[in-house]
Amino acid sequence: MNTLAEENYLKSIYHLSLNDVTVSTNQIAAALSTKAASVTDMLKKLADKELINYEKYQGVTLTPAGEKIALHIIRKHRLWEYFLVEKLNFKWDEVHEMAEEMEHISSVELIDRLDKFMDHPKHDPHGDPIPDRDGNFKKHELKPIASLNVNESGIISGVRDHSPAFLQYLEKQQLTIGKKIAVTDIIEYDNSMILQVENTTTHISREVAKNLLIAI
Amino acid sequence: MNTLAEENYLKSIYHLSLNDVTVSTNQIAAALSTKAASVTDMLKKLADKELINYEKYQGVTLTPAGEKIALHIIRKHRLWEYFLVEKLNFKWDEVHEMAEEMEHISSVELIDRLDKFMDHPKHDPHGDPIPDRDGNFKKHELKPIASLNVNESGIISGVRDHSPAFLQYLEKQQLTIGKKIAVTDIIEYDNSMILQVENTTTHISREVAKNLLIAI
DNA sequence: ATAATTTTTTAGACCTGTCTAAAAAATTTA
DNA sequence: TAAATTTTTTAGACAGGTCTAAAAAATTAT
Repeated sequence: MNTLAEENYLKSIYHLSLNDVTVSTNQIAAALSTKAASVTDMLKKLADKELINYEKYQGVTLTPAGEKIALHIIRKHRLWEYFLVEKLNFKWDEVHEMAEEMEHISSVELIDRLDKFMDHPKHDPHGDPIPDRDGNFKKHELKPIASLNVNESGIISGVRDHSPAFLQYLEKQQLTIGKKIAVTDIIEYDNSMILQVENTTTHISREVAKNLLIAI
Repeated sequence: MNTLAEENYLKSIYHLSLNDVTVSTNQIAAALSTKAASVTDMLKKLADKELINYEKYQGVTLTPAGEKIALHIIRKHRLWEYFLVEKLNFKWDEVHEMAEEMEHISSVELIDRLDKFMDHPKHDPHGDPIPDRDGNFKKHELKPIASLNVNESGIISGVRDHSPAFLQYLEKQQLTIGKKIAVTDIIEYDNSMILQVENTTTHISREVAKNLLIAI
């Protein structure tokens, strides 16, 4: 088994790899709120274990073994988030920190039974896909509402910003996963957008429109 | 918050305190599969935090603050065990190791909601009482079946040995929590006992009779 | 293409929790 | 009650993971 620190490094590297093929020491340090020197030390250990490909000064990528571990942790994180929201009635902005701890519970049998108990959910409360026990998931293609033109519409299916503040704002505006939205107008001055959400009309900033995703 | 090691020490000291008022360094070392020297080091740290009363060579007791933490961890352990058995259909001999990890999840709100989700269970799958959020529980008085005479009876309400091997044996003999048993005979030669359990008759050794508990 | 800046690595240190070996205290035995 | 044994503590070391300060490499700017 791997240590808690190793698991967190692998998970961070996986997430950062979605934006950049290769991940830098500083990116990891920022993601984990640690220092570059500490990251270098850990990268050597992960490379020794053949969980990452690491060449001095060249950044890192996950090996297949490292990616498998990362996806297993992400599976656990998202299943526990789903559990917290669907079974214990937490709000979608409250569950991240708890799941950060729960994702390190090691039993594979436990997580498979939890998955079954909840009827094999495909997405967590924020719309992120839940990998199956082999690490497979179909990455639903999403695009920001900001990319829509007037009169175009879509189903809210994910968020780019997972911060409690953003999630609470969306909740208050009824902009939650599964809702159908249509763009009724775009204000030229600041590129803010007027949306039709079910029976109500909402005005969102460009910033929000960039971080709120719909299925393609 | 306390470290994982600190939590495990406090929990062990609590459990050992049920048998002896004062707990020795060696007892703790044995319970945690560690060495006496390591225990001494940790006892100093726990004493500095005023979680235990510690005088060199005199053994330790928990302070009220230490006991509160220990009971909170035990509450979490037993609630998670109940969850694993009642919701995820694990057997009572399979849940201890998983709960050992889950008991360290820190959120108090989580555990209160879990408690509510399961309708505030009073005992875990082995019959041990679940403390409430303030650490209170009524310790049901139990006695071993070995203390019964012929023709006396009782309801199985707990076990003294929590090992998977013992629990599996009990399961196979239908000697599970809640079952009513009556002593029909005691074999003088080895003090083994013949029990009536619902419609069947079972023969148990003295050893088993000492570790299987009924409500007084 | 050289200088300035940024990023990354190395070196050395510290903290937590563990260990072994040896010393000190307590307990048991004779 | 003195000797033998057991228990506990101290001393010193080590591994994991982190840090700061300084050196080395890479990148950017002039």
